[in-house]
Amino acid sequence: MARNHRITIKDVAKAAGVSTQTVSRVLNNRPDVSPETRERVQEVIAEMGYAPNVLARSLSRGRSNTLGVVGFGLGYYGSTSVLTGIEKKANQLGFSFILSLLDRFEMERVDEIIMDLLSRQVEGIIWAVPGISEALQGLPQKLGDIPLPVVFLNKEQTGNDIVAAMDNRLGGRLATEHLLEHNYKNIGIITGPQEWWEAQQRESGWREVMHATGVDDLDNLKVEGDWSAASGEVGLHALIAKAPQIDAIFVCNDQMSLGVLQAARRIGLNVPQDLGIVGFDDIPESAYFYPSLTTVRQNAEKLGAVSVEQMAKFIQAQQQNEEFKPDISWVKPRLIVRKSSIRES
Amino acid sequence: MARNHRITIKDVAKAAGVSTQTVSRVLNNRPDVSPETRERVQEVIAEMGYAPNVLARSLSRGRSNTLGVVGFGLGYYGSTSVLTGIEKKANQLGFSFILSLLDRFEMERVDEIIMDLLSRQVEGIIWAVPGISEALQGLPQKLGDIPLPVVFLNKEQTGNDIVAAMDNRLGGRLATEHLLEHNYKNIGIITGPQEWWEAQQRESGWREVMHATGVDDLDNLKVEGDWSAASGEVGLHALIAKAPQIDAIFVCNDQMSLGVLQAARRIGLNVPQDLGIVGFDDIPESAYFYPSLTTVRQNAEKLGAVSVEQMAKFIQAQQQNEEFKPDISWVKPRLIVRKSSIRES
DNA sequence: TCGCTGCATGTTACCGATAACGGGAACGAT
DNA sequence: ATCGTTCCCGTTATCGGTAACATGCAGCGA
Repeated sequence: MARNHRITIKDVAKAAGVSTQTVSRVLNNRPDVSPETRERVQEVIAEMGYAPNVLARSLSRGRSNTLGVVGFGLGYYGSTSVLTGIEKKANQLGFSFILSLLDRFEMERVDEIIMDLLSRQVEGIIWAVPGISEALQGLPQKLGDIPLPVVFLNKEQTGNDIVAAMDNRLGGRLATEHLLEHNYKNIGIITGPQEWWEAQQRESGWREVMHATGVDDLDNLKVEGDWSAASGEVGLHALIAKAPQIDAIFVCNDQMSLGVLQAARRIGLNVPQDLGIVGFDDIPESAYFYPSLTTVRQNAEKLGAVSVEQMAKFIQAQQQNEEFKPDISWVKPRLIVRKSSIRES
Repeated sequence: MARNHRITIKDVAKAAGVSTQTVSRVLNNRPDVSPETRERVQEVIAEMGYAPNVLARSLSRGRSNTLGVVGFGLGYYGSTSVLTGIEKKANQLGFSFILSLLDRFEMERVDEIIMDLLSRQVEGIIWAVPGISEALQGLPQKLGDIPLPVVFLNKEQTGNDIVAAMDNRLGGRLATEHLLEHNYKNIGIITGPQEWWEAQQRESGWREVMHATGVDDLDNLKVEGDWSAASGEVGLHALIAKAPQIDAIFVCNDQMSLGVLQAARRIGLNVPQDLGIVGFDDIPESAYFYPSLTTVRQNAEKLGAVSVEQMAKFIQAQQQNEEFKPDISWVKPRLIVRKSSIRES
């Protein structure tokens, strides 16, 4: 419970017998301070435990070094990994960030959040909300109206958007090709909610590969889930009812895969003998599912890091009035092979 | 890409033909503004899309309405739930927060983080780092030296600390009592890392109940894990080697439980017939483990919310120069009964 | 000796808001 | 008519920094 009055640059200046400007020069490592003065000031700073007021500095410099991050809950493994990546990279680049969590798609709430971020003088917004659904029609335009750079995560790149995305389509291809290579023929899919771009992309990777094998009626091999284990369970039953011939499923995340494994066991289907399963995400648990789960590992932490890097580059270019061509940066997933997709011989 | 120059209170004042002070009054809902003027100013604000500069406001008012939250990675279900709770409650009470993630216990990094938070003029710090271990000796004192309120999560309450904690000891009791009630006799435990207060508390709940049954040599029934599924697997083998008589285990989190279930299956132990299992956390997956997992559900989101409430109360008391007695607020867990602990008759 | 240059430092203004204070207009009371 | 209130609104100072400019002084060459 030290003194209530926080120490300011003036206190330091007085104690060191110099002007505040000189202290400011020392703080910012400017060259035009004599070595002796610099040292003395630094001593005083250390002694008094002075820490400059970042708010005042931001106000004066016109730069807040703060980003806004808008996410959609923290319920998914992917979300938290992305956030971790953002935190680390932001920290590394000298940014801090304000986290806003959306828990439903409501334009009103979005307005609120954006206003709030603008108030706090963020220098850019990282939009980590999945699935720009119909509920958010007009959002990109609204974000475009803001005099601020926005980096989108996992979104279609249109116009001048800056996007960082996981190559979910590639992931879908990897999963499907793997199953084909291991002698599964009729590969169904349990997708995520259709509004999610991630879900669409994973599915389209599967479609691409399946088309190439000559199968045409793909809709008949598809069921939509909601990412939950429960929906995986329901999905398996639905899929078998629809297409009894299936002998493998690309399940679009690991939690649904868990539901599928559970349901398969109940109805006496042996995985991987009767049914091959490949998941998506590689959550820490999936190596311990029974059987252990073959899955597409996405390095979401990297994705978060990339988004911050893009933002930093854009801001820098903007300041130096340089050109910055908006682009999409892809992060590539890879397949982790375990037991759920390899028949024992 | 609208105008580069952000709109300030001066622009609004000019456009509305009043002084900045009047605009300020309207912004802060002060009474001494005539209805007509108020309305006119509000119209201009809406028209121009003006949002006040929170940094400037904080500087002037001497209040930042910002909290610092220090966490330890986001790898655990508990951590993210706590964070979600913090975000929601903070938002609700008009606070925003700066998130700093510690990923190792290093005093130097702690110093850095605290300096950074002080620089940003946070009004308080929520310390959500588990297990004040030896590596952090002296930390509470250091935090006590800061002229700022600190709310600790899941820590022993000593001195003037404000603490919000999950009643892990109660959780341990619930788990152990449940197993005893279902005719398991020799109940072992796989704990978390001993430096974690959570782990200690869960274990001590188990000890309490076991002591009451007259078992004395409890150390022989105990193995330490590291929260990972892998350590659960190893733990089961170690425990059986040490104490072949065990017929049930209180596994101190759900991920380790998963490892235990997997390992039990491998060595032909039937859960729950031969071995009863109760976990801790109730992660979304645990209902889909095989068999589904009986576990202690902790409402970590609530815990996060409580910590913010405590902080808000303290800050308010401090401002009004009122008394605030530091205390510990407990959040109670409850048992979720599933199949891993109920023998079929 | 007189500028001139360059370094080290101080002064002033300003960032965008709010607090504290001041002052005019309208109105009722004396 | 004068004075005191109340209501509304403007002016000024200030929060804690930084940018831009000003200044003092030493060293130097002419």
